[in-house]
Amino acid sequence: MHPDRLSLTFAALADPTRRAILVRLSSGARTVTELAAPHDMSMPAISKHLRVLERCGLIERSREAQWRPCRIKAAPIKEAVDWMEQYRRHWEESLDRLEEYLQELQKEKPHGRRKK
Amino acid sequence: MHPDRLSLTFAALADPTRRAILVRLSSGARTVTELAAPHDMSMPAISKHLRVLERCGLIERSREAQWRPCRIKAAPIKEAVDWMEQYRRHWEESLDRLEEYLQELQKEKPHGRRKK
DNA sequence: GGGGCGTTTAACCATTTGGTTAAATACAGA
DNA sequence: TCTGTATTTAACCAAATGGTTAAACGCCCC
Repeated sequence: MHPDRLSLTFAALADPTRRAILVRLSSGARTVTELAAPHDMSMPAISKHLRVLERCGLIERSREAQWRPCRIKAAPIKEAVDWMEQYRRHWEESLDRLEEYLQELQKEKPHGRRKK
Repeated sequence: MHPDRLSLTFAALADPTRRAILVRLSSGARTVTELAAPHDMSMPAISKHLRVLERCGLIERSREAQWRPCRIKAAPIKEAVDWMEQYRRHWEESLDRLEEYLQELQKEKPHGRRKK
């Protein structure tokens, strides 16, 4: 189970069908049938994907007669990008941290059965 | 099954334990034992998480004596951020696309059992 | 009020995921 | 070679995921 929204968002983005739906929605709101059309998949399957996207706040659904148009919401994406950018700089810096680390290990080794 | 790396990357990021590991690695390479320490979880569980991170290229492991130090790799993160940024602008713009869309639906409705 | 369209729910299924414990592997050092 | 430490593999399990088909629900329109 993923309790936090960040986990839910990344999980939602991990499926190509759901990403395709988001891309489609980036050009405006769409009905479920319209979203389903490009995918070789049953309607209930699409409905489930939409529920996953809704659960983490990536889309919102409203009612208009017999249609349930979906539109995208940017907030969770922003949170995800923010999380990544927060560490990205460190990650890109740490290209050669391995070498440093190996040297550290070497220094510790020279015979020390040291705890922890 | 997720064939593409983007899906694998998002799936890897969807777990809090794995994100914590990445954060830890952002300050430099670490051994498996060191990475496991903060988590109330068995060693094999950590080993599996590391395999998930390795599968999508978020980390690399090497050998140094009996240790298998891990270091982070930025490339998959960059791909993920790039994917999100590519559409982020559209998403943030489409705040009120719902209204437009409802008007479109209205225009189509006025009795047309139209096939599509 | 009945027919038909759009959408969701229910029930089911196979696979994947995230964890466990116990055993195996790899290596260092005495 | 034996012992201890670091790590992975194997086997297992419960729960979540991603799909299916069949039935139900909601709403327009005649």
